Amino acid sequence: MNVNIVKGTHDIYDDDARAFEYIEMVLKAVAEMYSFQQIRTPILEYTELFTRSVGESSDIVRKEMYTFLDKGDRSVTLRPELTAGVMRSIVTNKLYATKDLPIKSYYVGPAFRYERPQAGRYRQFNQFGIEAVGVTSPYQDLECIMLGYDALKLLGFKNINLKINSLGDQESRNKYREALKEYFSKQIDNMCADCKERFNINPLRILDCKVPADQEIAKNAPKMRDYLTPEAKKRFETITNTLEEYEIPYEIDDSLVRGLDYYSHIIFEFHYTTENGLNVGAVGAGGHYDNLLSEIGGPALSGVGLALGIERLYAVMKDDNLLKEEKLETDVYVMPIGEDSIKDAFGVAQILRANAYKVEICLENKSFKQLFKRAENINAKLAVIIGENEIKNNEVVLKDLHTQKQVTIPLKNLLGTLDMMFDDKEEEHDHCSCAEDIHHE
RNA sequence: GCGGUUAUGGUGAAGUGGUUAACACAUCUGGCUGUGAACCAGACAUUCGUCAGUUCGAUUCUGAUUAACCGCCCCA
Repeated sequence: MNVNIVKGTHDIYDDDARAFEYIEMVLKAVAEMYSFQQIRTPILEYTELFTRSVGESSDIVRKEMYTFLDKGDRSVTLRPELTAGVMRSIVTNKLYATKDLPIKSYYVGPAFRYERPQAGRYRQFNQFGIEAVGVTSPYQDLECIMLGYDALKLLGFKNINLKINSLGDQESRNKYREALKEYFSKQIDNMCADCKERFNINPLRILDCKVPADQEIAKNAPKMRDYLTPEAKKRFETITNTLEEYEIPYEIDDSLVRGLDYYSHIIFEFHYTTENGLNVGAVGAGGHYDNLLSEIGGPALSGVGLALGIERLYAVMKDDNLLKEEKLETDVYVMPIGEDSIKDAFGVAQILRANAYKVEICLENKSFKQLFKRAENINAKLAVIIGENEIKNNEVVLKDLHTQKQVTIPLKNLLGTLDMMFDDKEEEHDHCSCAEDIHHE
């Protein structure tokens, strides 16, 4: 009887793992370009953190959390998103007092939601994200959006679909909420069960409903935009105007309300459809928040955050062939010929590794056919062949696996020869440096 | 939580109510124990997701179950 992988989880290995690493590397680099610093918070948090931050009325808290009691009967939860943990960390470590504001943090790591898996959706998935806390300027919101936009562009995306909306401040939202309740109160009896529930908990979410009949009803509902206070409106316009100035295409989506309760003012989602038509939902999303920190016992500081789903990025990038470069590379494959050569070959491999070469070695007596097969599979550039004769003469055979040329050289010259060969290659490589790609366009 | 589709070696997959379950790739052995492809000969599913039922007989039919994929809801 096999032990199965847990539903909705997945193993990532070899080329896929390299692709994930590449994606994360690009995202981290962009975050650092914007002066964010890494933060790593626990995967496990007390359940209360999420009920208070993500919100009791959100679907995440109501039905998607991995929650259980630990041996001390404390309710703990595998984080369904990473923002809450970052906020908790800011409060726990009093970062708002010990650090200059704003606090700018980025994170990468797994999150968990108990949902039905489907395309681009897992129960354990990885998120990259940023949080900027302690600035009220709308330009901080913009910085976040632009960071996300830059990251997607650097990963190779074209035609990014940015959707935005404003939820306004508390005052705007209260007025709007009343208006919505009044509008829907006449028709709520004809609407779906979910909507009836939303009507009481959070009428804004009715706008999100995908039932066609309900969408019809919602179409004529009052618009948030008309209920923004003058200040909230001005804030939103600053953002839209600036996006236009920087020629970042966006679309105002009145039905965009987001499923997390803590947002206010601007909220946004990045969507993308591949050339084959694959769409895995939002690849990234975020928004501004005012009460999140105070809700969990911190000072009343505003912030803005953005999260990107690594699995979703990977899925669409793979579909659009944006990942083909990531192959395993091996500098040298050490081939012992005969059982008695393994000991010496092992020593050679260790010396090369100590000098930072990527080295694989065959530790069994295998035929040339097998040795070269393996060399091909691990994408080795060079082979070092060590047999009885070589050991006797203190030599090794160094073979270029691409040109098939080989030379016999004294063992003591091996490292020097390799250093020369690889120096040449690095110089060649510098001519097409990655820095150019980034500033290109 | 609801709906659809699927389940055959390491992988991709044909196929049938009756004991040879195709083919291809990968792997291994030998031709060729000191040099990569190709070629040739051979090996590789006591078994068709799991459990039950129908049947003389089930991988095939039926039911249940599990899982995966896809969609709804929601979300990254």
